[in-house]
This record gives sequence, structure tokens and C-alpha cells, in this order.
Amino acid sequence: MTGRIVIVDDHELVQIGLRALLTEHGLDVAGQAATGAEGLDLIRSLKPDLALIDIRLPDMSGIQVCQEIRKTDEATRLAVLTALMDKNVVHACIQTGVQGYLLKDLPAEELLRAIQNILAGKAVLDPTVTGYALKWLEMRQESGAEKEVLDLRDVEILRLMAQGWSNQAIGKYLHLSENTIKALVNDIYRRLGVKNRVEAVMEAYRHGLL
Amino acid sequence: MTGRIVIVDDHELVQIGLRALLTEHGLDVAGQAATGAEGLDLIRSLKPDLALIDIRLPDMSGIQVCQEIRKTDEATRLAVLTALMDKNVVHACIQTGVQGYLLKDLPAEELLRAIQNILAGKAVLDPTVTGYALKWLEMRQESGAEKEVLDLRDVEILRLMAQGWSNQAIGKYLHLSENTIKALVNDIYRRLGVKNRVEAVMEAYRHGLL
DNA sequence: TTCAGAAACACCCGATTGGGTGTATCAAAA
DNA sequence: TTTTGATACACCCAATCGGGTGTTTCTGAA
Repeated sequence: MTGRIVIVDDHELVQIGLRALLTEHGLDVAGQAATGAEGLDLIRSLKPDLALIDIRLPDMSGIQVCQEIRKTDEATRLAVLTALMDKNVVHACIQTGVQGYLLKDLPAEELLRAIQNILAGKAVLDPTVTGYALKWLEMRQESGAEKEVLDLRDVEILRLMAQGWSNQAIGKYLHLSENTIKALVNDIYRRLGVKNRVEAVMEAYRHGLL
Repeated sequence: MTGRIVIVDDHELVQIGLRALLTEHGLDVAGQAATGAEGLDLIRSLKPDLALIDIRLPDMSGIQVCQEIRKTDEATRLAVLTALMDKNVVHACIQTGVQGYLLKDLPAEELLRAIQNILAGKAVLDPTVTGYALKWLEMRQESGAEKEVLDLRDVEILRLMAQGWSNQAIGKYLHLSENTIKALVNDIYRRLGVKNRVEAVMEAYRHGLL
């Protein structure tokens, strides 16, 4: 079960730690990247068995990286590695089709076991987040309506909002009317429990959605 | 310049990374701790030449750890190692008498050099932090022309903006009129080179001002 | 003393946001 | 078949924001 692994994390300390941990146990770290863009290039060119991707990267969100990869590549296993545990992020990850959601403060041994499991073909969610995931999957199957959760388009809109775009500009960009954007934006506020643009963007940013 | 070093960090990955980096370059990691309490015990018993301390620990702040140590021990060098850059934290660290303030996303090589410098008796502030520290010291000494720089009140206003407050609310809170807040806010936009609230808050957040 | 410039406003105005109600379409469930 | 819901709008309106001009007051330098 030797696996070629790519690490995408902007903290070089974490890179070093991961590589030390993985190589020590016979796993092959084929490449490392510090930004989302570099990570995309690396994954596309190396086609590793597994990519470990940090959520918070300097240029883009790790989730976006996963989405990009999944557009053209269903084979490479993806796992996000993050310090935070957030409902919306977990859901976005599952929707994107990642095989693992791992927390950085996990003991090294558990982390290693999780990675080995993913390489072996299993999907691994950190135990502390499994509850959320299961509940969400239940709702998905039976009622289909999974209210209160931000979908990918919501996150896209939040990203544009965070760049200072107006509703009108967002509407033109997404080929929707300004009125529709306003409705969607209000929905986002309700789901995030905030009452204006700045709060929404800050919430999203803190939760690693951007 | 062989130094005995203690690491206090709750992320085992970072511990592993640091240890690999340091031992690889002939430095001696004498001990590691995952909590502030453990860290205090370890530093007091081992009396290392340098303690690298994470700011965010499960039981207490790394700054508190430094303060505790400094109560009885002026000799052990202390350096905080953190992912976040906060002006207030920097200020507190300098007042506590730490020798280093290092950011986790620094390239490994620079990190290593910084640590070697600290062991050699120099005090090292991360370059991105030094600016703030110097500016702060300037303002203390003289009323030198510090144009184009956000002062403390600007940052306070940005903090309130980031929490979703309206200009009116900010004005009431700071005992200023809404019109004055508007003028100040526009000044902030000009200095940050942005054109609306969301952008300003994002800029400030990215620059560690919040 | 006079002058320059800052700080703290007032007033104005168009653009945008926040929030509500209402509607046409379409697809899936009852 | 009917009904439900989700989606993508339109219209409306008050509040707020973005940005400009102009006034007063105070302080420090010429």
C-alpha cells in the first residue's frame, strides 16, 4: 500500500512535520506546495494517489482546490487538513467529494492511521466531525432538503462579496439579475446568522470558506 | 552555539516539523510540551537555552507562559511562535521581554536563522511585525509625521466595522457624529487603497490589524 | 499676531443595501 | 392530476453608504 502523496500547506513547518511523519512510515511524499495554484499544478502533473490539502491557503481556499481537481479528475484521493472544525466547511467538502477531513491537532499516530486508511480506499472523517456528516447525509437521502447549509454557489457569491463586488456586479458575472442576487445574499445572511455584508464575509472567512 | 531548546505547541505536526528542522541543523530539542502547564514544568526543570512557545495553547495563552517564566527567570530566552499577527499581542510580548516573535508561515530557512540568532543573543522580530513595533515606538517618542498610516483609532473603527456596526452605531459608541465617522472611514479607504467597507475589513484582517 | 492645518462636524445627493411582498416557471412528489 | 418546492426574477421602500463641499474651533509654527 505504498502511496505517492502531495502536500499542499502554506506552513512550511507543517510540511516538514508531515513529510517526516509520512516518510518515517514508508509513505512517499512526491511533492509539496505552499499555495493553491502551485498545488493544482503539482497534483495535475504528478497525479499522486493522495493529496493532503490545507483549507486556508494564501491565494484560495483548499475547498476550491478540491473542486478544481474534481472537475477533471475523479481518481486522485483528496483529503483536507485543517485546524478548524466547521459545519459548513465539512458539508462543502463532502459535496466536493473528498475522501478525508482531518484535524491538525490530532495526535500524529491517529493522523497517520487515517492517511493509511484513505490510501487503502476508505473515506475517513475525523471522529469529531462524523456526527455532522452523518446527519447531513440522512437529510440528503430522505427529505432531500438540506436547509441551513451553504452550497457551492453561496460560497462563490461570498467570495465575490469579499472582493468588494456589488450585488449588481455579482449578478452580471453569474448571469443572474441583481434581484436574484439580493435574495440569495439575504438567504446567506439568514443561514450564517448575521445581518449584513461585512459580518457575512467575516464569518465566512473565519470559517475558512474563502 | 549549541543550544538546548524546549518546544511548547499543541499541534503535534508542528512539534514534529520543528524538531526535524532543528535537529537536522545540530540543535538539541531537549523537550516538548503540548500545554502551557506542561511547558512551564518543562522549562523550569530543564532550564533550556531557548523556549519556543505557541501563543494559542489549550489551557492558557503562550504570553501567560512567558510572563510566568519571567517572574523568576531572566536567563532563559523566550520566543513566541504563532500563526497570527496581532499588534496587541506583539506589544504584550515585547513588554513581557521575549527575545523573538516568529510567524509559523515563515520559510523554514528563515525560521532556522531567526532561532540561531536568538540563541546567539540577538532579539528577533518577524520582519512583517517589526514595522508595527517600530511605528509604535516612533509614535511614542515623537509626533513625527506618520502620514498614510492607520492610527489606533482607525484600527478601533475597523474592528467595529468588522463586527458589522453601522457608521451611526460607531459614532454613538465613540462619542462622535455619524458624519465624522463617515469622514474617518473614507480616510481609511483612501489609505488602504480600497473602495468599500467589505474590502477595507478584508484588507485589515489579512494584514493582521484585527 | 497671523496663518496653516488638523479635528469634528453639517448638509447634500446619488448609489447601494437590507428586507419585504408578489409572480412565473418547472420538476418532482403526492 | 394536483400540489408542492425551489428557482429566478420584479417592484417597492427605508436605511445606509460613498463621496463631495463648506464651517467652526483649536493648536502649533512662522
